[in-house]
Amino acid sequence: MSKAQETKTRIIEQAATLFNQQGYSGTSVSDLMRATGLQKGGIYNYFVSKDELALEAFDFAVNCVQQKFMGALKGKRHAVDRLLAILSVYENILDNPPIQGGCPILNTAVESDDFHPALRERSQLAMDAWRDLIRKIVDKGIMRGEFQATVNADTVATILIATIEGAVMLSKLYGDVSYMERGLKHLKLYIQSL
Amino acid sequence: MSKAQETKTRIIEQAATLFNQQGYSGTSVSDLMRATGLQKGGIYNYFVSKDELALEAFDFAVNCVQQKFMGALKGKRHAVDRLLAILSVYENILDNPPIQGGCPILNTAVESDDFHPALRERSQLAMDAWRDLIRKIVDKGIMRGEFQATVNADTVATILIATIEGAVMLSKLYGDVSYMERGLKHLKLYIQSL
DNA sequence: CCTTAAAAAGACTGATCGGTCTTTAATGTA
DNA sequence: TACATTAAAGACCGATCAGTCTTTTTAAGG
Repeated sequence: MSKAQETKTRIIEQAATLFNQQGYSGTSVSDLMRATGLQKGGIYNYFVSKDELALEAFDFAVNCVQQKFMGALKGKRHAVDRLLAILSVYENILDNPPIQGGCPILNTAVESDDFHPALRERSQLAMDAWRDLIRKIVDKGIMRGEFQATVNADTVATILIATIEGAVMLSKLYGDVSYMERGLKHLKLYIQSL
Repeated sequence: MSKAQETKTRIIEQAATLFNQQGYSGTSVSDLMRATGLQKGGIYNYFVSKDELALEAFDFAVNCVQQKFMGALKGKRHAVDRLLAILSVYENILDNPPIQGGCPILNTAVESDDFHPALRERSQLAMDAWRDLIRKIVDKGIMRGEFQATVNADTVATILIATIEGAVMLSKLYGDVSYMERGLKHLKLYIQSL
């Protein structure tokens, strides 16, 4: 990788962390300069605007989470195991997060939904991908007879994601993993009951 | 109420909406001036800083939600009914929200947890109150034999709040009540199973 | 090694930020 | 109605905002 590519990647990585922790509005270009050790020219050489950098940083952050999912799903073939694998990503989310500052999709959804259309659309797309992942697992599980035919894939996706995201928020707010543990325990039972 | 008190209340109300929609960092004093129709002097006559106004606005927003809870709980005496009453607040949250911009506790928790200690503390306190409300209902339900003695009040509070908040986020992100409906349906079954 | 192209620096811009303070207008009370 | 009080206006402040542009430095390729 060329020096330029390395620098651009480094900016995106560090911007992703900052944006995820402080939000888009809460992060200034000065913050980005401090974090990257670059001056204005160094940053604007790669991105035409803070906005563009924010979008690329969001994509990077989402990718980090998705990589974790892929790793956890590897080798898991049964639908139940695959759903449990998704939960496993959140087992020790506070100690070993894919990216600092909590779930980037949640953070961006909450910040952007009322006033930042571009970021909001990205959040929706990232959430679509997550929902699709779960729905496909469920539908395949139904096809293979692992789940009852009455199970609704959209519902399962909604329950898993909602509970996980809510638990992320709670554990983050209190700095206490208990909330995530309770949420995961509940979801495991839910998955077993399908 | 004196003119001054009216004005102060109006500022808080409109600030609460703005902060809840755009976040603390995303809302400028100019925004507040536009929303209230006041100039700087009119606002700073009542609040020493944007920060102080933000805290008062947050308290107001939380109070709006709590009022909704109180209204829904009125007359409900059985534990199951009381828990279902809490869910009922979110039945048509998109059409008739206690405050625009989604759940203020969620929004503030997500924005503040990494960098705004005062707001974060307020979020924690508001969340504590919500958790306590649910835990007390559950514990009373156990005492009266309405729930199994093995039920854990903390767990119930966590599951309800996490799922609700996650569903709020999803329905808000997509502008689609389906997600909330699925979450509530799931929680109703969960409550019946206690 | 030398040249050239690209990377990064950093001074600079106008706009906006949160906040102050003096002045003016409105209000409540005697 | 006259006066005292306070509400609100709005000019003003220094700092910071996102972004531009010229200059300097660095890296890549022949």
